[in-house]
Amino acid sequence: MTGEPAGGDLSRLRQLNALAVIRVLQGQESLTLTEVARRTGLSRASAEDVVRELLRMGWVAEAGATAGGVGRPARRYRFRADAGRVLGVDIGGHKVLAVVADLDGDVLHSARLPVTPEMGRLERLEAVDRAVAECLEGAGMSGGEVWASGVGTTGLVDGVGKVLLSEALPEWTGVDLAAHVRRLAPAPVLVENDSKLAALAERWRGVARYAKDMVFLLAGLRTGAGLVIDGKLHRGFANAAGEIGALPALGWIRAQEHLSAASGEAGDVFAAARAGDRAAATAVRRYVKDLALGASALVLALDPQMVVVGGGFSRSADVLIEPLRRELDRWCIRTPEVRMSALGDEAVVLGAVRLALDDVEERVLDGRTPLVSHL
Amino acid sequence: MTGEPAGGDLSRLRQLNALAVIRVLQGQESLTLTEVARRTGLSRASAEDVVRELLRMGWVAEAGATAGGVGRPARRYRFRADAGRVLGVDIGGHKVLAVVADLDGDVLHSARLPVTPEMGRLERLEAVDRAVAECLEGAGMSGGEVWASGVGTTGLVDGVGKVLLSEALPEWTGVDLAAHVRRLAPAPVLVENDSKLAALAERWRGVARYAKDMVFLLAGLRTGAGLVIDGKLHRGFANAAGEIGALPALGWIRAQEHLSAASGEAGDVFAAARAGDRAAATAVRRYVKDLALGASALVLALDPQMVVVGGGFSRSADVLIEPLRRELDRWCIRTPEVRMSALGDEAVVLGAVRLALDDVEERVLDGRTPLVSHL
DNA sequence: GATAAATATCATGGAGAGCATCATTATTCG
DNA sequence: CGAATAATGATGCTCTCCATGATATTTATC
Repeated sequence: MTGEPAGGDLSRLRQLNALAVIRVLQGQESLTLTEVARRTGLSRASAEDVVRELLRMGWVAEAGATAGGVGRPARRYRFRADAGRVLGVDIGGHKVLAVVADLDGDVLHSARLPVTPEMGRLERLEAVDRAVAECLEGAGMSGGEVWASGVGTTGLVDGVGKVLLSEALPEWTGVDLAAHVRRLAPAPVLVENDSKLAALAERWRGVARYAKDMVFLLAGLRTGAGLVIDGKLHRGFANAAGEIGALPALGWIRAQEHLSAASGEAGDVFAAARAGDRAAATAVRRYVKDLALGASALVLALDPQMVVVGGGFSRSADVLIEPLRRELDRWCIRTPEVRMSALGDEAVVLGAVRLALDDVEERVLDGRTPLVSHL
Repeated sequence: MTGEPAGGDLSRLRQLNALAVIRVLQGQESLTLTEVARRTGLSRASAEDVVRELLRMGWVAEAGATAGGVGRPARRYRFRADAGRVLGVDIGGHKVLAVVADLDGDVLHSARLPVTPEMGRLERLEAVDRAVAECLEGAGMSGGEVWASGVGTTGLVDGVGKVLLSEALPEWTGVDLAAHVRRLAPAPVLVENDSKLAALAERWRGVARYAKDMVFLLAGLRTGAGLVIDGKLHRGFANAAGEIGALPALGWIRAQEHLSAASGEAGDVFAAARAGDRAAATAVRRYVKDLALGASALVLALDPQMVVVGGGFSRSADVLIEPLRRELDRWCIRTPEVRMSALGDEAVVLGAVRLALDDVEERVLDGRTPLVSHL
């Protein structure tokens, strides 16, 4: 019932153990063989065997020994995060953000270009080209050195990297982003909705690091959601999970109107409310009420451990989080933890990086990655 | 990121392969070694080895050879579904249903007792005792032969088998069902909400057999939901997933009122509507509208492949399914398949059986099941 | 009825992976 | 400088899977 344990070959066992070793090495600066053995549950002898093989394949390198401590000093090994590079791109209404990261997911170089929501398809894609080019150049790389790319954008995305529907950006429906980015870096390209990627990022490096189930709320000029269920990004059958905003009864459509009605610029409303402006405070209260309605639906449906609020408005957490928590309390059977995003406007691009890394790791596990050829 | 592949020992590999062999044998009446090898991907020699061990442990038995066909006739092996027994119990407002099933999940004996929603705790528990006793007796068993029990009931259930909250049944909050059933059959007892179990059953043996993600709607005197995500029952952090009815904006609370307002007995309204009664038709239409609102929230949140409608009203599928599909179409971005339950009022008890079987299988996998002692 | 063909079972040997054990080696501490 | 400590390296064992070939049992054909 519960999936396919499948079983298999002896080599499969080695693959699993090799991956386990890589995981524990990724979690630390560097480790000795004894530590690797203890953390993986392998015997010391086997750990040595696995590490030797990974060393030969280029996934692991020897690190400088640390002084101090009695006894023969242990050799230390580290994951070679620098063995490969992945590309992450966030294509939004107001900015295009491209980053190059190593295999640990640490950002090596980033390039940010301002764009406007009104820009057409060609202009926006051209900005993507420039951001990626600048980013690769800054990292001293060519596109050929990229192992995998992740791309985040607004709207519904299909399984092979095309935008199925985007209401926020003009001429954006139908763009084949995978093909476009593959021209810049000839490697697998994974495209995903921006809210979903932000959820992935918060679960990876943000405030939801150990949550099994969590709901990410994108609170900004648009309102959206991304779901992590059982530690994995939940996409749904047609990649449309989390689109609770389609239901008028739950108010995500009108939510943002309260803010723009109160003031010209939405961002200012929060500042005004904080300063004591009565009208602004009312607008914010109404906004939160509507936001909470849709959020409650998601929370009641999934009963997640945590709700993370991100997007442009999360900077105004002080006037947002506490009221939101109170509103959720009104509707939910069990109100989950409510936290502000830790990653700000880099959440989406970090999620894109994580998506690319997942692809790389999957290929490692399958033994299909010819690492040597990349060195 | 994606869970723990963990890796491990050689014996772990054997466990996985043994489980794979059991799985393919469970799927068929009986198989030859060559067939087992082909279906598991193992070599013939290894398949033989594994089967021999399973034979020794009592999980597998030799089946009669089938005549016909050229060449030396192959020995045939079958999973020994009769090696163990599990108990499933459904404790509802109107009935208590207990079944004994074998390890294939085939029901060997069942006992059904009528109860009333008004009954108090003691009276209802006493009905459980009688149903279970009758069922065990009918199967010619003692409680000691049960390997695991699954129990389904209305309301929220905690992780160890206590009812946390039940509004539908009097004096039901706080009952320790796990302890109660363990007295009748001293084996692990798993307790779960009835909607969730019905979902599990539909995914196992019902109309959602191959759906990765699905939503089960309980449409009856109560309204509820159960979620299967990525092939597994989704429980949530506090076992409260699917409780979308708590949100007044989505109308599940008032849904049923339309029906009772139109007539004394809810079941009759559907019949009247079918017969052309205008008032009844209006009541049904309003009911479906409200039902669909909450269902849409679940569908939009999860984007499942399928929605399965069960519960008492699913007998009136002809006046329910098509309108529901139309209403979902109004709200959802992508309307999933909508199907009627195939299991009727046995869905919950079958889900309970599945829950018990999952527990047994998990123990097989861990090698913690001392099968021999049960023989 | 003898022979051929087909298919299954059984036996042998080898390779890969993991583990326990012990001698060896490189440090630090007293 | 010797003792204590801890890592490394080597050896041999077991377990698991697999390939291959010998043997067994049946049906089809002449």
